[in-house]
Amino acid sequence: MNVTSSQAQTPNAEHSPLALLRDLVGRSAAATVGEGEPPAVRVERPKRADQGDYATNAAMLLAPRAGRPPRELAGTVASELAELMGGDLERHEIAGPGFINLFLSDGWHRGGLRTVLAAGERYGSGGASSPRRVLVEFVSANPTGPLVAASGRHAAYGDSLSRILEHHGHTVWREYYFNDAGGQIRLLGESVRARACGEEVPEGGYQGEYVRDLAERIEGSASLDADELAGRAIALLLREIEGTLERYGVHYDAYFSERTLHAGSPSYVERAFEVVAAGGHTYESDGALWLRTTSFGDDKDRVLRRSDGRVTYFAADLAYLLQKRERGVELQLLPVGSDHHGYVARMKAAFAALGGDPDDLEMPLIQFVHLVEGSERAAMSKRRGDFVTLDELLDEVGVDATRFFMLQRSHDRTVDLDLELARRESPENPVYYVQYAHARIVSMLGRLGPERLAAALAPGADWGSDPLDAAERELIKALLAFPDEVAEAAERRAPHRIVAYSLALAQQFTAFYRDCRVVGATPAEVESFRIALSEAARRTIATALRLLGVGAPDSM
RNA sequence: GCCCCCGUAGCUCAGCUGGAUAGAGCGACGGCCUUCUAAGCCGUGGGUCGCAGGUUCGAGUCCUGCCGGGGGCGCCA
Repeated sequence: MNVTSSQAQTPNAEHSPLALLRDLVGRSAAATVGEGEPPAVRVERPKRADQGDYATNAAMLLAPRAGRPPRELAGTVASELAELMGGDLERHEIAGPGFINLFLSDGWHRGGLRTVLAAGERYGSGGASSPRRVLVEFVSANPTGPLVAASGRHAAYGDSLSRILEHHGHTVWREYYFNDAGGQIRLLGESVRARACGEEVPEGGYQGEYVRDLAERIEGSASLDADELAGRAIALLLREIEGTLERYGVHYDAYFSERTLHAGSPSYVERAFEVVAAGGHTYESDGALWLRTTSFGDDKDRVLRRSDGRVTYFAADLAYLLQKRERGVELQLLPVGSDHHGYVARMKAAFAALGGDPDDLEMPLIQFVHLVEGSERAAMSKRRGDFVTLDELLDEVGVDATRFFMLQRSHDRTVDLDLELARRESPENPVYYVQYAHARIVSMLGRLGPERLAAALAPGADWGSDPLDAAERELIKALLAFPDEVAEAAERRAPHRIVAYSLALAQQFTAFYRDCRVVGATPAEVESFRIALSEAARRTIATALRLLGVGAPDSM
């Protein structure tokens, strides 16, 4: 029974005071209307401080069901809740169309902080109601050149999403799939061979300077044939790509070779053909083998094997989908560039033809990053060779700022990255604001002895009972929002929400730091409480940054 | 022609799948360092949420149609 809400999944109530609160509101609402499922109430922060610590729409949701006006129901819900919460609920108001504004006690806030500290590293984790085995395949740029800057968005997105899903409670594999067979690879081999022999690259070939480098670095390149050169070039380029990604903080469980799908007898490609044929989803026409993807919503059928016997890339994609499913992957996430959106229907159809549920294959579309140099657009064509590589971008802007920038915007929006600005103003990037807050806390708490810190953080530490400062209450509420934010980011596949959260949390800490003296505060119980609050903020900032793959430095 | 994404402050963008008087950063203007890090803080100015309808107690959010920007539609990837 889902007693809580439509606000994503409910994180473990024991680690989330907010989830607990939602639970209580839901029960109060259910009690108000008698029998039936508790409604999926919302409990959220109102915009204005005088509207309470939290507000709920429970009564408005019940109104249609109960056939009574929301404000009337609100009174009953609120008194039910008051009974359940005792002194934690200081007072409540019924406002506007039927909101119940909740004013929570200082004791509730202090208890919330204890919960955060008790959860430790696990704070905000484990909210997935049904943990799944998830595979995220991302970047997967063909090793026909260095990674371009735009790949930095895919890499940051896929990696951060993986981290968030793991924190949320899923089991996650990260894979990079690369083509090392087929036409583009042959073309690469021919391009290298041409350069090795001092010739012009063939029509449509790869013209970048790196192709000459490859020709030089491969020993005896002039005397090797194109196939051999392609193989050597791919190995070199893949190693470089991996190096760039590692530098960027992106670690894969596997770099998956397309070629392995064609190997063995029967190969995965052949097995995949058998599976879809057994389902009656294939047919021969004009000498080619087709997959009837139109049965599953695609707008035309797709070729698996051409009339000349060669299989298509799509056939390999089909085989890879099968291979992943047979390994026990329950959810496949495949973020791709928005220019690949035409693939979504056929991939989902392929997955369905293999017997899968199309909902278990998701392909978030990632919009482009345009590199702008002042007012000019920097082009990024690999074949023409006039691109900015990810490595060059990292040299200019740095890993943390690049990741933060790439993740800051929702993935379905195009972004312009002004290199001039990034270079000049990188110290003013918001990422430093968040990191600065973290470093500041480390520095501040570093003034204390370890035993003082431990005493303040101890589960039974005396934090006194003085009225809390507004900034203290706000900071606690910012901390309590974290589990919901993780859940939201995970379920909407939206790492950018963690970026926004990290900024908001850093801002709340800074306001607290401005208003409340920590080290040396009197009496000692207040100092203890503020130490604990600062440490909880530090840990949560560090966790949020970790989910983004951004460092949390001790000093700046 | 069909399909996908977007249109919110001067600029770049959030807006928690329908809630109360729409927010942040940057830029502009004016202030703040003998006091736990000034990569910081405080204040001011800035909006017909592209346009027009619709759904309802309530729409930046959902539906329809336009307008504008970006991208995609092959036995290429």
